[in-house]
Amino acid sequence: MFYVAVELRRNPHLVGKPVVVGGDGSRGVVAAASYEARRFGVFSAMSSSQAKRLCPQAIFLPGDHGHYSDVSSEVFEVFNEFTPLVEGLSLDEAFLDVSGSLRLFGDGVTIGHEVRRRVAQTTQLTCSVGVAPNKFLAKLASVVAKPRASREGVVAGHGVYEVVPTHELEFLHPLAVDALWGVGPVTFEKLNGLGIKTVGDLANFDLAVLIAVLGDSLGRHLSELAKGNDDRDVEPDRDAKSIGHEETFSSDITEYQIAHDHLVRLADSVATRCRQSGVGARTISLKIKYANFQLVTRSVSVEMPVSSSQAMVRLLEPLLLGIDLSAGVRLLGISTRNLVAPDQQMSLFDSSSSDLSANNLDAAWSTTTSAIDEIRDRFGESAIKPASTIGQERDPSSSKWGPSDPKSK
DNA sequence: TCTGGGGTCCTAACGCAA
DNA sequence: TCTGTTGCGTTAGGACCC
Repeated sequence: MFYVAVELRRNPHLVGKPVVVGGDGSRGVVAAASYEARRFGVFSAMSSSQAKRLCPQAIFLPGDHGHYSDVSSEVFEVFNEFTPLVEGLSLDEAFLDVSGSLRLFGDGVTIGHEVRRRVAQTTQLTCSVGVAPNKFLAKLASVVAKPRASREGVVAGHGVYEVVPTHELEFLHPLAVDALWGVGPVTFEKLNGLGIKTVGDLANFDLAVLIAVLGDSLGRHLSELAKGNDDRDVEPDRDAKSIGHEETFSSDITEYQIAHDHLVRLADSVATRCRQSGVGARTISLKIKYANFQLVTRSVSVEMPVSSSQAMVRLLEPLLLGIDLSAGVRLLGISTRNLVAPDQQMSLFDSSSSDLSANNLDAAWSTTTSAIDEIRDRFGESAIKPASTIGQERDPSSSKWGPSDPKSK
C-alpha cells in the first residue's frame, strides 16, 4: 500500500480513514487501499465502481506518481547506505545483495532490522524485509514479513523474516504453487490440472511433463524455483527496455480524427520521456483495446531510432488507419522498444525539451523525413499524405482490423 | 456494473539471407 | 543453378508482475 502510505504521510488527517488511491471515474481501478478500506473488502486492481459500492465512504485520491517517485528515491537512498548492489523492482520494492556488507553491518537479519529502522526514521514509512540466500526466496520471505489485511482486520507481520540456509525446502514446499513468482492464474490452472497444488508437489513432478505443458523456459524455471534454486544476480542500474504511455477513455472512440488527436498527445509524452532518458526507439507499437476488451497491437521497426513525437506519429498513422474504429475503441497506447543509447545513434537527441520548442525542430524534422522514407518503403506512396486528409479517404468497404476478426488482415 | 497503467519476458509464425 | 537448412529479425500476442 505504498501509494496510500505516502498520501497519509503528507495528509495526516486521513490516517485511520478508508483511503483509496486510484481512478475515480466509472472506468478507474484501485491502485492501493488503506487497511481501513480493506476491511470493507476493497483491494488493489478492483474496479473503482465496485470499491465504491463496498465502501461508499472511501476517500478517493487520484494518485501523484511524480511524488511517489520522489519518496521512492528517499527510500532507495537508505538502501544504498547498506550496499551499492540495489536492484529496484518497483517504486516500493528492491533486492539488496548485502553479502559484501556483513562485516560492516552484521548478518542479514540484523541488516534487515536496521534497514527498517532507518527507513522509518528518514521517511516515516514502514517496510518489510525478507532475508534469504537468493532473490526468489527473499521475495517470498518478504511476503511472510508483511502485515496481513483482511475483512477481519490487520494481522501484524514479522517485519523481518529469514529463510535460514539449509532449511529452504521446509519453508518452500508447504506453500501453494501460486506463491511462486511467475505463477499467475493461467499457469496455476495448468498446474492444478496436473494435480500440483503445492511447491513441494511441483518439486517432485516429472520435468519432461512440466516442459510439455508449460513450455521449455517456464517449465525448467519453475522446477528449479520449487527446489529452492535461483542463481539470478542482483542487478543494479538496469536500463529500461521500453517506454510507453496508454490511456483508457471515459467513453469509447469511433472517429479517426479524435483517435489521431490522442495519438499525437500520447506520442508527445512518450517522445519527451525518451529524450529525457537519452534514448531513441527502433520499434514503435500502437496498442488498441476495443469496446469488447479485445486487445491488439501493431508495430513498426525502423533502422534509425526515433525520439520525436512527429516521427512516432508518422510511423503510427498507417497502423491507426488499419484499425476499424467503428467497433469502438476504449484504450489507445503507444509503446517504444529496442531503445538505443545516444552514443549508438546519429546525433538526433540534442534537446530534452518538448517537440514544440523551436530549438528541436531541425532534429525533429530530420527524424521525421527519415521516418517518411521508411513508411514509403514499407507501405507505398499512398501512405505518405498530410495527416488531415487521411481520415476522409477511408473506404468503408475495405476490410480493416476489427475486434471480431483481428487476423483478417 | 464492470475490468488501469507502468513494465518484463517468452513464444510462435514468417520472411529473408547466408 | 537449384534446393534444403539454419539463423536472425520482425511482428503479434499473451502471461505475469507491482
